[in-house]
Amino acid sequence: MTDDHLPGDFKLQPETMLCFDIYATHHAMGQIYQPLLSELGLTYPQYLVMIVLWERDGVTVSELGNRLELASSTLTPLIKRLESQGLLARKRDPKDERKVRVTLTREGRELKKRASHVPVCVAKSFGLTLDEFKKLHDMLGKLRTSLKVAAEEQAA
Amino acid sequence: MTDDHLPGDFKLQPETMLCFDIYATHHAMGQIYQPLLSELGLTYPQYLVMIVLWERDGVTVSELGNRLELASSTLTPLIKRLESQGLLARKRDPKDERKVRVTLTREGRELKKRASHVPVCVAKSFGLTLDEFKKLHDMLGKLRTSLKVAAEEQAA
DNA sequence: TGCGATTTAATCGTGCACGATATATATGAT
DNA sequence: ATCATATATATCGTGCACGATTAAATCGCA
Repeated sequence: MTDDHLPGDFKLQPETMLCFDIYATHHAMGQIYQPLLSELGLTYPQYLVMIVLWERDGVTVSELGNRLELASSTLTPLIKRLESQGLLARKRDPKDERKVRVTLTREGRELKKRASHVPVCVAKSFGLTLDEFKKLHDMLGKLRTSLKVAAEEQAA
Repeated sequence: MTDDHLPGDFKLQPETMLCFDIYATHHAMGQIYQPLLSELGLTYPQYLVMIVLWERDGVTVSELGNRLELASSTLTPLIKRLESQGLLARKRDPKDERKVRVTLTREGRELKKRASHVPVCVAKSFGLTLDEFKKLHDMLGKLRTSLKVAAEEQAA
């Protein structure tokens, strides 16, 4: 009765767990982003929302949710905080009053320039070659797809 | 003025960002663990603490913090919740009254058996071959090391 | 046309996670 | 022995993140 999903000599410890790699890398990433983004008055999830808006303004809350894989219970207060900072405006779509469209203010658009160094700084911190970067991106994409499929199956 | 850290055609969008891979994979992992662990009355960080204790009982809060890369401001309330569930006990080390040693109760030790299926279920959800698993583990370890070094340099 | 089902946001409660700070204990240099 | 320093844990405030629920608008179809 062999199991081809875990090494035969698998020891249950944080250091051997792939999920802990993800978990701890997520935290380490936060340590890199935090000082860069705090200069701009942003948190990392707020930065992600701004990135989406810089590329495509006027999206709805649910479009943001699909893009960032976040629920409205996370996004609504987050977007309100960005609104109170004057970076964006929220208004109901007149065509469909259920939807809330999020649009950048002038200040929000201008922040894009001030944030342009961030991706470069972060990429340098990775210490990966371009090949490693792409390989890791691919593997994590594949892993994420598998996890979502498995989550669907669990639900049924 | 080439930059060897980002692809030349890099577009700033969540889908192209390695940090977003980590971020979103972290969430997807949570979706897999949550139903498995809620049967045991645990959250994922609580599960990590239990894993450390199952392997080595009586560790201090700061040892847990080093192992899981978490601060006391996160661990103290988390451990107190586990204590109130009757899974562990907290007591000051008589040799050094600053330290708090965390020890399993009988109930905490017995939970280990009831949790033994979790790693297997999770590993299956990954949908990775053993080689991919190891490769990803290695690359994330390397990435994490780079990020920590970079965080050190930022501090200076 | 009208009414049940679906979609879209928002709200609420719980639990991480961090930075800044506080407090108590221990250590070390003089 | 004393006092500055370092260490270990705890506390506080802010902001994610999720599940469960609610409420309003829209859609679909009998």
